Amino acid sequence: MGRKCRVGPWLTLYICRLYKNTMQYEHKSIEAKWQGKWKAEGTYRVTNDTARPKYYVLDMFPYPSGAGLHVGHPLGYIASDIVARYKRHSGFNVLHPMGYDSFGLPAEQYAIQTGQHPAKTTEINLARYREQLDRIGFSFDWSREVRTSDPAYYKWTQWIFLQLFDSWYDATADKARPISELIARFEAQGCTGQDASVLTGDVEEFMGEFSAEEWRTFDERTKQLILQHFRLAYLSDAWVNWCPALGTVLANDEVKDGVSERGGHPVERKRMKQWSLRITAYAQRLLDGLDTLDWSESIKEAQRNWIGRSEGALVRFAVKNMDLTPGPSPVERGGGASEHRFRETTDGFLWSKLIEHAKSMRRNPTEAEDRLWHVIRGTATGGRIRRQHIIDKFIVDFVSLPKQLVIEVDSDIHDLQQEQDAARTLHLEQKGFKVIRFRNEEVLRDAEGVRHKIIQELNARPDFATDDDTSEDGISPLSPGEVPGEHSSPLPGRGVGGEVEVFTTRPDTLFGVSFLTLAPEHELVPLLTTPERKAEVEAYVNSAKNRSERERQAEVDKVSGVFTGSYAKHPFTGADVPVWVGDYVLAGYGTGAVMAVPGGDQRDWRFAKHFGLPIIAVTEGADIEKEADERKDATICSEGFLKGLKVPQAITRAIQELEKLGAGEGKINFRLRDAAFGRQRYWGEPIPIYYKDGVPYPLPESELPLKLPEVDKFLPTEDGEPPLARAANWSYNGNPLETTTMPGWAGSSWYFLRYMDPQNAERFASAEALNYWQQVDLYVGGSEHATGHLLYFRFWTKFLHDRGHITFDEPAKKLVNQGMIQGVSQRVTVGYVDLDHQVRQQRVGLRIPTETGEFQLFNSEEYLKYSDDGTPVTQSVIMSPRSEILKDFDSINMVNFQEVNVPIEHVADGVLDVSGYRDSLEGRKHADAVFIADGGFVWRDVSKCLSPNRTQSIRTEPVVEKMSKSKFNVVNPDDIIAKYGADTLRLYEMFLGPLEQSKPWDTNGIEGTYRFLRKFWNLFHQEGATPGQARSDNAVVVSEEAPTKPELKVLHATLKKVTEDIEKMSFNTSVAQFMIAANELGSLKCNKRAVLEPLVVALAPFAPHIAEELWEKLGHAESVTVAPWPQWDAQHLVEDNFSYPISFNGKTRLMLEFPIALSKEEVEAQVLANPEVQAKLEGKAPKKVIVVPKRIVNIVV
RNA sequence: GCCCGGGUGGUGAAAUGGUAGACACGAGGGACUUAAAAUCCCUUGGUCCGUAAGGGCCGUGCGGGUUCAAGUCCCGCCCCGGGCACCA
Repeated sequence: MGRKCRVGPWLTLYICRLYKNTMQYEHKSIEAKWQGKWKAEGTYRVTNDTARPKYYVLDMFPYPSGAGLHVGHPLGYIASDIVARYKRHSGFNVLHPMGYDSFGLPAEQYAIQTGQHPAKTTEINLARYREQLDRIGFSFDWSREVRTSDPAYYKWTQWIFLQLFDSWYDATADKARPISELIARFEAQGCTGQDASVLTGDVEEFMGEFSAEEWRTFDERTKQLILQHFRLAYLSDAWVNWCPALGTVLANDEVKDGVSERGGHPVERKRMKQWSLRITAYAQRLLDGLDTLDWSESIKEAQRNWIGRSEGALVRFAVKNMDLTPGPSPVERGGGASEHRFRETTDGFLWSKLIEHAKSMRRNPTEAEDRLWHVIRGTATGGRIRRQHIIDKFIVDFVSLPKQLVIEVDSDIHDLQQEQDAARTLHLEQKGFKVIRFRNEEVLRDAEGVRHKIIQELNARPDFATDDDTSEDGISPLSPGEVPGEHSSPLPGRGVGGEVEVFTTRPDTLFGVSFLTLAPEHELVPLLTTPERKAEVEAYVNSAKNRSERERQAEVDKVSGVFTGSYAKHPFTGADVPVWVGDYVLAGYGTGAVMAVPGGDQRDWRFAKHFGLPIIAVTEGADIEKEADERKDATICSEGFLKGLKVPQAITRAIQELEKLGAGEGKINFRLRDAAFGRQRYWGEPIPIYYKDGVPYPLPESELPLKLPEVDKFLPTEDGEPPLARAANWSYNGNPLETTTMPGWAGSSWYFLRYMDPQNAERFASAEALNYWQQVDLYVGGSEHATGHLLYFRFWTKFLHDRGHITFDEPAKKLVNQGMIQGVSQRVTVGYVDLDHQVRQQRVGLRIPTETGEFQLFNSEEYLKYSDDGTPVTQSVIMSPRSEILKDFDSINMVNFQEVNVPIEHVADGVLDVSGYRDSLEGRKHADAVFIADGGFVWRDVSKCLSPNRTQSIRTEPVVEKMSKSKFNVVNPDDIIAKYGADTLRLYEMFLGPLEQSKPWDTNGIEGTYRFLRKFWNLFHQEGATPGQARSDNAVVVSEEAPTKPELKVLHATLKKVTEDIEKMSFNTSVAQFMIAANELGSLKCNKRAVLEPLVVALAPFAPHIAEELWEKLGHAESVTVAPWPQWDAQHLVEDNFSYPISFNGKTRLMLEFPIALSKEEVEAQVLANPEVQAKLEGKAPKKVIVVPKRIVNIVV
């Protein structure tokens, strides 16, 4: 390998001749060589070698876009690569994989536009991405690469989905359990008490109770529908964020300010049949788990905000509708006097609530209705009669659908509302129904007679439709289409009448309630509105609904609302509390209704002030005329049991009292909503579900993966079905398959597990691999995933843990967010100069006064364009820097000016290359523009500048913003690597500043790191006495001599700093330390192996190519990547003396050197004895002398 | 509005309460060279005094405070970036 030769009596050199005729540090050949070797030798192949301690370093899953990498993308990868390599040197078995989140919208959009299959586009993008990554020299084990769009991968994504479908959340055990255990429980004890109220995120559906006997009598379909309410993956009607432009549903975190995060398209709230994941079941655990994680505080805060836990109470206010309860109460159903009144609703979207109401009424029929039902049910009338059926927007008592005959039984209450009944009859008749009415007494007196009358009516009517609903007790819509698909399980629901439920965090302020406010979308709004207020309320609700989410957010300080005319009863005082509607109350949070306490809540206060509602003081010392008192340390002043209590105690007491009365209870509410899981899209994982009898069933595991079918177009079908509906035979055993696909975050919610055992065909990963690798030790990625990916990632991990598939319940112990590398855009101003009247008339050009006299701008016809009638037209111009030019030419009349970004390749040192930019505009707007520079102008080319004595360059204006193709400010790492090499790029990205911080990219600074690498290289190739000059033969020259004390000090100081800095992930300072070492060793002319060799190892994580090359040249056969990490030794850092800064009153005045061994007193004595110090003291005695050993001496005078 | 970050030379940035500006870019000057590249050396926060050697004062967003000593800790503001937002 090398030959030994004697150069001098005390110097032995190893001279290794490796390259002929190469000079200096040749990054190109070195990097190509080692990248090739690593690949050929599988240097970074990782085995599940359980004998060694493991370390798992993971980068956030990239989505490979067509635009390729820019210099900002690898920042985090470089940092994680340094840690991975460092840990490998330190004896760990390091897992550092990479793969792709390869399903996604952009490939699909491209497919829609071009017809190109997204798989193909994705393949091309991946290849490009891989090529770019390879050039940077990462230590990824590519044999473990995963792709979410690979069926071998998404098989397990689908499998996890089925696990979710097969699970329910046991609130008592606080974990997910198999659905079979729930079924067993229903069979044994039914569903009662706690089980009966299940919150399902956006759906917030109340489950009625049923006994074990009832459960056993339910048919299969009913059982399945009930189980939907408990599954962690469930199908239901939910409010979703529908984006018409993208044609799909978006998750909450994909919507920002009322528009889609990707593309900025408007988003509307819509009620849709939707697959959802019950992440809300995990809200508390997701919150608690944060405390155990070494993640940045900002990410943890963002997640805490997103989960949004608030403690408080649920309070029920009985509704007493004053208008509808005059005098003695008529026959009532359990729900209250106004129930019949509630039959009328104004809105189709209340459908599912109507069904619940219908079910409730059916369960609590009036005596008369019940009697009649017994005589007309089944085939007693010769055809099928349904009861409490929804028609359009009414619930009718009975109906025959084929005959379109409505039968109503009027209780006494109807006397009071004949007018409405008439309207209702008219409405139904317009729909083609005949309405017949019977009085309560008549039915009770002679049910048989009534039955005969009904049969007569039925026989007199023709057949209108076939009644194809076969379910015995089913409720089906007669006018379908408003809400697609199944609506609800046939279970008893919550009665809509009777009470308004509110959530409050301040039950202690209950005595200050002066009204209730409902969200405009609240289900009770139409029901509580009194006839005389109906028009007004409807108008308000409609306008509130029609205003977009965005508008509502924008008009936050506008108070609006309307009184319903109804009153509720205060649970403590029994006082009448008016019920209002206001859009400051959000339908989606809590119960969609608030108890308004103007004295204690500023929003309520503003509402009360605006509408002149009473403001009641709830706290001592509050100035309620000015504002609400929201202090949480106040004392309650309301008369009664809360008086004198501090807020926290009063809250506890109020909840106790509410519970005593049964008017409420303590409750914890979360802002977190269940996650929408279906996308009306092609390029995603198919959901492994088929439908039988309209009920979803899981595909058997043996059928996985359910592969994406081929389709003719990637668009929705003509009737709005998702693209998968285009596929031929999209069915399982003749049953239709689900047509929506999973969202982008599905595959990325568990990918870290697959890397542990990527080829496993039997399981998502073997138990051995999972047990060995466990959690990610270091996760590096952008903070933009704070509430999306990182929450789902944790959710799936917890779920898999609950179901016993993994032993840990958090995916990543430590998380580091790299900052964004921003681009520096270069801007110019483009627009038009409007030529004035004089110019048009006389064709003389535009005279412009400047500081040095008059300057003629368009002073020749050559520079003017003319319209058909021969007059000069408005001239297109490009000017920069705008402010300077405007100072010079204040008389220019400008129109339509705007700042635009110039592609950065046309800008050098802030000066625009006019010709180049001009050419790039060819055929586009402003292609024939006149360029105006500061102090003069340029026509087409600098050579034709008409004011040669003035500044001639177009200076662009730099702006720091996001690096993106559309902003023309992208710097491609390939270009940097071609010029400086990957090692330089790696070092420079690290050197730029702290990893977490965002910073603009400035290629200029890269020279410094490039220079450093050359200096470092030259330390091994020094040519005799010339410092910094490499030998022309490029042979390594290292001395075997023992290093000197200062050399050892440099070495060990560097090892110490670099080791500590990597542990802290402070890479910029470790690079600086390497630079210091290279500079100092250069000055010391040190080329000793004992010093340089450890430095090569220490540098290897940062600049692996050059390190490998030098390592090899130093005579090592094995890769530097397996060399043990060099340890620093404190003994070499010990100093004999310390140079003390001597300060007077904290201001340093001089330096004095003393031996470290000196005691405080000795130092003080010697300092005071110093003549310079004495001179400063001017004979005065110091008041005090502070000596901090090895730090400072401070003399107080 | 609330919650996180952050504000230091021309620029990117360093700095366990203890010499503010390490390291690097850029700029200026110099050496080597026919020249360029490369390399090396010097200067580079502001300002004032001095021919010079040298010295003084001011300086980490602003105003206070604690301390022998504050970029760092405390209080109150201002500005920038990010997150959340009529969340009851």
